[in-house]
Amino acid sequence: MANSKSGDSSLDRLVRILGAFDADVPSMSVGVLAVRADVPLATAYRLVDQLAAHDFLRRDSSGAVRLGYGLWELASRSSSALTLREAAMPFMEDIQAVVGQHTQLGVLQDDEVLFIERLSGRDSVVNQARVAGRLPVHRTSSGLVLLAFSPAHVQEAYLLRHPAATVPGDAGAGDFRRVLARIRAQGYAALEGLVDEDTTGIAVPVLGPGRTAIAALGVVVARQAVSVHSFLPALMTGARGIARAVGERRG
Amino acid sequence: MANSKSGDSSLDRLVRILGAFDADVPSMSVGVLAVRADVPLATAYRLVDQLAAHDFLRRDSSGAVRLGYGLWELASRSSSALTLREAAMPFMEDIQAVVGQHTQLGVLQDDEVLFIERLSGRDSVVNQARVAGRLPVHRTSSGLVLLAFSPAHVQEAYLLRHPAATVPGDAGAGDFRRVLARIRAQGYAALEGLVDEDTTGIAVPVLGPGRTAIAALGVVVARQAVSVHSFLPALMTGARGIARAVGERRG
DNA sequence: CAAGCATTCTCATTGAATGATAAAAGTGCC
DNA sequence: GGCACTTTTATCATTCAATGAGAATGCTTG
Repeated sequence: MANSKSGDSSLDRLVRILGAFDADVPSMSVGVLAVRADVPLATAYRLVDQLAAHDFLRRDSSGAVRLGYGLWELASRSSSALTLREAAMPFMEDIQAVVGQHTQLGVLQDDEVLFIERLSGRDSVVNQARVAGRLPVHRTSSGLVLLAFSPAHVQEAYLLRHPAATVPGDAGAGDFRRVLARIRAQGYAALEGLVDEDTTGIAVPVLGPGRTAIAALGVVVARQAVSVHSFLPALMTGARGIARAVGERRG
Repeated sequence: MANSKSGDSSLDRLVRILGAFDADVPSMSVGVLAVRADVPLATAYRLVDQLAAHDFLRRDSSGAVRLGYGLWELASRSSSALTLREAAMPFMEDIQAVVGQHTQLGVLQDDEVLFIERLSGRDSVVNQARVAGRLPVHRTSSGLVLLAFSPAHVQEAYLLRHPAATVPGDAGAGDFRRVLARIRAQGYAALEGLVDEDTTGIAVPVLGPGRTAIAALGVVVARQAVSVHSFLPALMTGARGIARAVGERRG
C-alpha cells in the first residue's frame, strides 16, 4: 500500500517529519509528531527509528523527539554553503566591527532568501527572532539585491510567479522591474521598514562570474540611523573581499 | 524488489547519496554519483530528482549534481544547534578577539566531536582544512573535555567501545580514565600535537544542568605559544557566558 | 485501579519503488 | 559527417520493503 495520500513519496514523508520541528516546537512526542506530519502512528514510530539511526532525530530520556545533529553534519558538507560561509566570516566580522549592527549573508533559494549566516551584536537594534531563516525576496533588501543581480530569465520567471510583487516605499503599485533596474544600477538596495517598522535594511551583492549575485551581504540598522551612504563603503569592500575569497577557493 | 543489498532502507540509500558529496568532490555527474552511492543508475536518476525537488540536491546547467540548501535549511531548525550557535557566537567573537586564534565550538555526536561553529582569524596558525567537521573524541581537546564532563555511564560506554583509546602525550598506554579524571578535576584540557604536529588545543566545557558538558569551547594555538594558562581565563569566561545565555533562552 | 498515553508486535496486503533494458539526446573528437 | 561515448528519459514486469490497522503491553498520573 505504501501511502494514502497521493503525491507524496517516502522522501516527502520523511521531510514532513523533519519539517514538523521548528523554533516554536523543538520537541514533541511521537504521537504529536505523527499528527503534525500526517502519518499513521505505527509508521511514525518506524520512521522515527530510522531517522534516529542517522541522528537526524534524537530521543531524549523522556521519550520526546527532537532534531539531532545528523542534518547539521550533512549540511556542513554542502561545500557551496560552507565555502561561502567560511569565506565570508572574516569579512562579516569586520563589517560588524565597523557598523556595529546586525550583519547577514543571504542566498537565493526558491523564491526566498535563505540567510546562511548572521552576526548579531549584543546591542544591535534588530530583533533576532524576526530575522527568520527565510524571507520572501521582495520583503528584504538582500532579496531584492539577489534578484536584481540575477540573470534576466530568473528575474522574469520570478515576476511571472509573483505578479503582485511590489516594494512598499516605491511608486505605489509601481513597476517592480524599475526597482530592480535601479538597484542594479546603483549597486545596492536600501529599504526602510520592510521586515520591521523601525529598521532599515541595506544590502549589496556578492558578485560571481558574469556579474551575477551569488549572495547578498546586508546590515540591518535603526531607521533613523545616519545616512545609508556611511555604511556602503564597508559593505562594498566586504562583498568584494568575499567574492575574491570564494573565487580563490574554487581556483 | 526494492533493494539488492540487505541492511539498507530507502533512507540509507538517500543518506548514501547525500553523503557521497564532500569537500573534495562537491559535485559530480549522476553516473559517478550512482557508483559512489552504490545504487543502480536508473534509480540514481529517480532519487536525484526526488532530492532535487526538496533542494537537497541541485543540478547546475552542465548537469552536474551538487548539494543544495535544503539540508541547510532543515538543519537550521535544529533549535539545539541553532540556539547554542547563536548564544555562543558573541562570546566566541570576544575570545577570538583576545586570543586571535582559531576558536571553535564542538558537541558530542556518536563517538565523535562535531564542530558546529568555528571562527578562524585570517592569521591563525591552524590549517582550516585539517579542522574537519568531525574528529574522534580522543583526538581533540574538545572531545576529551566533552567526554570528561559526561555522565559516568556515557564515559563507560565510550570506553567499552574504544578500549584502545589513549592520549599520546600521556602515560604510555596509560589509563584513559585517569586522563579524563584529571581533565574533570582541573576543568580544562590542553593537548599538544593531536590534530596537527605544531599546534596545541585548549578546551573548556560549556556546562549545562548537572555539571554535564553540553558543548566544548576550544582554541587552537601554535605549539610554542605562550603558556596555556594565559588563554584559560578568556575561555572560562566565555564558556560561562554561553552556558548562561543558553539557559536563559530555555527558561 | 482505572483511564490515558506511549510503545511494541503481529501480520496480511499491496503498490511504490525498483532496476534491467532500450532508446533518444547530447558531446566531443578525428 | 561519422563514430564512440556519456547523459538522460522512458518503459515495464516484478516484488518485497514498507505500510497501517489493530491488538497487546508498558508506563504514568490523578
